[in-house]
Amino acid sequence: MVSSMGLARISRVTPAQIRKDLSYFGRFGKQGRGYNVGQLLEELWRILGLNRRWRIALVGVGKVGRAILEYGGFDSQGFQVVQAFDVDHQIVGQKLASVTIRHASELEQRLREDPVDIGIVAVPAVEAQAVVDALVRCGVKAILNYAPLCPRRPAHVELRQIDPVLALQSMTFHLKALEQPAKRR
Amino acid sequence: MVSSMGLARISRVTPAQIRKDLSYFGRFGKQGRGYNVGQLLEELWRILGLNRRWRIALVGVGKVGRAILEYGGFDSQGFQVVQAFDVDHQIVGQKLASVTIRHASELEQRLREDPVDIGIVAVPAVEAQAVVDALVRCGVKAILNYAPLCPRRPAHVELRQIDPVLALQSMTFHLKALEQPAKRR
DNA sequence: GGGTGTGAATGAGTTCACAGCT
DNA sequence: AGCTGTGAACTCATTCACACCC
Repeated sequence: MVSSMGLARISRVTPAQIRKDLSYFGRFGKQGRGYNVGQLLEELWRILGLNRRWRIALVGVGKVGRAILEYGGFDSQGFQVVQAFDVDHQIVGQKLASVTIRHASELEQRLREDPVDIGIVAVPAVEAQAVVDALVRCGVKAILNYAPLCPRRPAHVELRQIDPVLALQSMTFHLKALEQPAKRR
Repeated sequence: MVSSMGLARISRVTPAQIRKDLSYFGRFGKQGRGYNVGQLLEELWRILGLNRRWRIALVGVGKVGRAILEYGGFDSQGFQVVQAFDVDHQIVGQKLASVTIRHASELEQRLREDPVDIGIVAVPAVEAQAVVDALVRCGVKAILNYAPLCPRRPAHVELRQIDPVLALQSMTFHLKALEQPAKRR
């Protein structure tokens, strides 16, 4: 068993926040006792949709795309790359991590025959919007985008960005502040 | 010239938000005219601390670390990797992108001799906390972390996470919601 | 007229605090 | 006694709306 206070210490949020958030989805605790760890974990997995496997299509098998295909960490967490596309004829036809790379021109046809839940975009910035549009047309509901721009998409399509340069740029403001003499806590 | 309305359309926020945010740092606009694009850009660069170069130390030169070293996108944005460390004797001594890889045991000494502003952590999860602690001891003020955990650090040290699996996991909740019949807008 | 900068109004999200269950 | 779940209070952020300037 664990109390909201216990969870709060671990996750560095307030106990009230823990209780409020959990109460949004149900009543998982017992007064006077706290939460059953195993039961809570299972409920959270279910709520977050992590108790099943998700099918992914990768577009762009350059440096980043190849790293994604060869990285074992997705599969073990229930995320399975089942299709991969690129425009480079040199690599089309190659098989990486049990996925055969197809030419991007086949993308829409193949995704209609064999739909996926999530698209990963690892193409140059100039191509990214067109790829996102194509994925959306094929019914993809979530996109993980490595291209350094924020593509337009319908409101119901979830988007997450992976952009290390932007992450660095978002820190320099605070670094600059530290250099000034009047440093506050 | 561009108005807050124009900026709002491009960036998909409200005009009021644009004006409020900019007013926090100064008065960059002219009534009836809007903002001078060039001048505004320069002010924002300065405010964000992007008008100078930042020195970076990379820890962990595995797959991810190597990709970072070989990626040209950092340098062109003013982020220069000037030191790199790993524990693997096979790669210590190698020179990648004009940076010689040093053994991790030399990290603290070398960072004190030749300080950096930012640390990039690309080591396995179990090592990450120790690396972050070492970087903090050397006066690093910002950390970009690729390890899949949230390391503890002093409040004044900025931290950004790059975690594709977490990004995927944070989308599945919404995907699951879409599957249910009662779909709202 | 057109558009900024800003106090006031509104809204979203967090914290408080306590009734009630174990 | 101990701790959850939750309405009420509060805090912080966003939006409104308008005086003022170009």
